[in-house]
Amino acid sequence: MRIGELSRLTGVSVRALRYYEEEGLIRPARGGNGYREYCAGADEVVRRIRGLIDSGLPTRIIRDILPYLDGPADLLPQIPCARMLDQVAAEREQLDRRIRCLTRNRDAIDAYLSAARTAARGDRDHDGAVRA
Amino acid sequence: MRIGELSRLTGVSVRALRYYEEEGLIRPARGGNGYREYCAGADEVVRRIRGLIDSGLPTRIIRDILPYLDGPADLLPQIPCARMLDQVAAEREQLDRRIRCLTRNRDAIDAYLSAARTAARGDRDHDGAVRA
DNA sequence: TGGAACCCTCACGTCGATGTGAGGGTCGAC
DNA sequence: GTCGACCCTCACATCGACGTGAGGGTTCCA
Repeated sequence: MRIGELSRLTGVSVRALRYYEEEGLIRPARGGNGYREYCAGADEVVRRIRGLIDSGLPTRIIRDILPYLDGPADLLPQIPCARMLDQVAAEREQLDRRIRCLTRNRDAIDAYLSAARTAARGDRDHDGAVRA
Repeated sequence: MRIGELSRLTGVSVRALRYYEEEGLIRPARGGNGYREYCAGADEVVRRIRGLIDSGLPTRIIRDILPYLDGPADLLPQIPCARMLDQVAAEREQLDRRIRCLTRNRDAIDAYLSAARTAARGDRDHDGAVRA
């Protein structure tokens, strides 16, 4: 698959895809004409990258953890050095902190929304003019 | 409390605190000398802002949702307009998507870490030289 | 054979979130 | 009264993640 199709599949701009390659996140093959050639399944990787970037992770960190996210099948070829495992574990903790932070805030919004909707129902019972 | 103390309390730079004010996230009072005066509890708000920024939310969104995150006590004075509720609900959904994305990736890292540690134990049993 | 739709590599522009000075007022202790 | 530790407001610099051309090759179809 070429870059345009991948871009349409994922909704990620061509420029961004080239940037991800520059940053070492994806390594498409090259045809004889110099065109990038992406393998099937690249779209899932790109979506994963987008999610992580949207969640505030810099490309450097994503590059570091991306190899360990695929399947448990092909991770053992990488010899696990203890220092690197520590680093991955630290990045795991950072992810966890972000999850907890976002979860707290989502729950707070949920509480607000339910309270506000209850209040809206109350208002409607009073004067019937909430949707202004 | 003045800006320096708040900065030390939160670990957020003075410059960043001024920027958050510029963006309408916090509104400290001013003393007669022009110094910013933060009320007690500002540190918690600042930590919350940092967490959200670290999680990839732009200040504009944070400004929008911040009023609804405090307590259920003081949210009802804000008359809930239906369009605004929809917008808050949409932002809630975006938070939720990020949480799911980060959770998936954290779990994948967990799986990798446990597999890698098992492999490391296996290696140690074999040749006793993992910590190179 | 030509033109539309792709693709390529520079390379500069932009935007959000900060860093980093310049130039200057304020305040407490000595 | 002056010195160090604060604080203030511009205002330009930086850095990451792209946007946006310029200038040019490739492919495919009529």
